[in-house]
Amino acid sequence: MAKGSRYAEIANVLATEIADQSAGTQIASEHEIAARFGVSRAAARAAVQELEGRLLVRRVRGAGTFVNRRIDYVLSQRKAPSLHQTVREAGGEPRTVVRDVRRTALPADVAARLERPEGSEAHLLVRQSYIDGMLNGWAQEWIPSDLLPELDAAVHAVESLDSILRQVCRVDPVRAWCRVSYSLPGPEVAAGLETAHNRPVWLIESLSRDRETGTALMCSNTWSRPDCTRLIVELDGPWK
Amino acid sequence: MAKGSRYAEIANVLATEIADQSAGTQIASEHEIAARFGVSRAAARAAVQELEGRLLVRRVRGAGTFVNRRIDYVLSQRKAPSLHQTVREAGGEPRTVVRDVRRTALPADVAARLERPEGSEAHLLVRQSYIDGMLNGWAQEWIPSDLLPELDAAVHAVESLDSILRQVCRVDPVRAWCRVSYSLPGPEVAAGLETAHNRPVWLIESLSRDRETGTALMCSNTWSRPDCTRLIVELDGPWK
DNA sequence: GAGCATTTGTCCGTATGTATT
DNA sequence: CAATACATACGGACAAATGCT
Repeated sequence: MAKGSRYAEIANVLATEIADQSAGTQIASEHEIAARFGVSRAAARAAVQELEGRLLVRRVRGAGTFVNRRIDYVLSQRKAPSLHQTVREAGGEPRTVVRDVRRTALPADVAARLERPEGSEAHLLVRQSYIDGMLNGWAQEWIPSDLLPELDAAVHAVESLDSILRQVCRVDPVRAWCRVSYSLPGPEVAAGLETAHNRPVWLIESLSRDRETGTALMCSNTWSRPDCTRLIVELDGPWK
Repeated sequence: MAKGSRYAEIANVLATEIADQSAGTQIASEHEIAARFGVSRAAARAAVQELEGRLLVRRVRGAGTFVNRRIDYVLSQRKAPSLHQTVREAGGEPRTVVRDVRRTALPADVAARLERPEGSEAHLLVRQSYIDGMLNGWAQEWIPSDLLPELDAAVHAVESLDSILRQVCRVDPVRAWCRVSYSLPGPEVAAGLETAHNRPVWLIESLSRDRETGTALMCSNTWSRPDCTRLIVELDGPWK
């Protein structure tokens, strides 16, 4: 495993030590690790970088390196829990901040999913989600304007657009389609996720329809950092 | 984007150049990059490592750094194409090598999925899959022995256990369940995938049943390298 | 707000090891 | 065997962000 590579050896030692520590705990600095194992700072640094690659730690310049824990987020058709609920059940503290609310023309792909003409008007909600104070996700949500002419400031208080749709539009939104992929974010998304390095992130695209009429109601793109959540997707048969 | 960081700047330059080159092309060595941009080899190396992190290149010690391309592998309930087919459609050359065939006792989780008693006997097939000669995946497949008493050497010739089940057992296997996750492989799997660094990989767990009777027929765990395939999972409604 | 120590981020130059060709 | 190329390592330096005084 760690054949001839001192830094990998050190990384393994640190990894087992980290396993017993709780999330958020600060680990030894690179200087301390270097001194402890009798190596240069470069080697110690390589070991910590290895741990970062394994998503075991999170590094903050000027502050230190901290133990990281991911929470499992299971997407399945049998149950579609909100991320808020999942985080709370895992003992974490979820928070959502609305970054922007505006009216825009629907981009082509989103318009197609919402079965609206391309360029037709919609409300766009941009939100960031946090888990235990750490940035986790960045989401865009669209609702066609013909469904909901006005979108007041109350959106800042609600957890998702779901409640707005239920209360104001009197519809019963259910998730109708969902696509999960893992790839590099564009510049805007990378900025929203504060991923300094261009690392791959999760992308969950989803569509909600009205349970009764089948009308496409809402569409969302959610990017989330893989060092925060461990995404698991379950598919049930039968296959066609 | 590349503010203050020379290596990131270099990485971006190289990334755009790479975009125009075909898969497998060898890029400049670290020495050449260092000379070209007037930086030390460490900085050049950091740039190439950045590209590796973006899955844009693949590095081989002693040989060089080569342009990498991923193929999209879409998992959905509407269509469940084999990886072989997907690769060929993308213009790649798929290959599968049987690494091991043996009888074993079913592990607890697999036994539960196959609806067999824990520890009951099964055939275990271990295979590696390649795309254009590069190692892509490592798979374990189980068939309960009560379904198929004998498993002859013919398995080396077939593409999957699917054909064996159809021809020998006279059943009609359809995928009944599937779970996709992304996490660190265990030591055995890491060795099978030749992932020197402990990097996360895809894990696809799946179960096949007989179309008619619903009997659980086959169970598989497939790990695959994220630098080879870009996995996309589609979920269709309705949600419960 | 200013100053300071700590910590990670980046970079230099050099050297040696190891796998491939 | 030799040349090439990546892997690891050393020690030093400065920059940038953080947290505390």
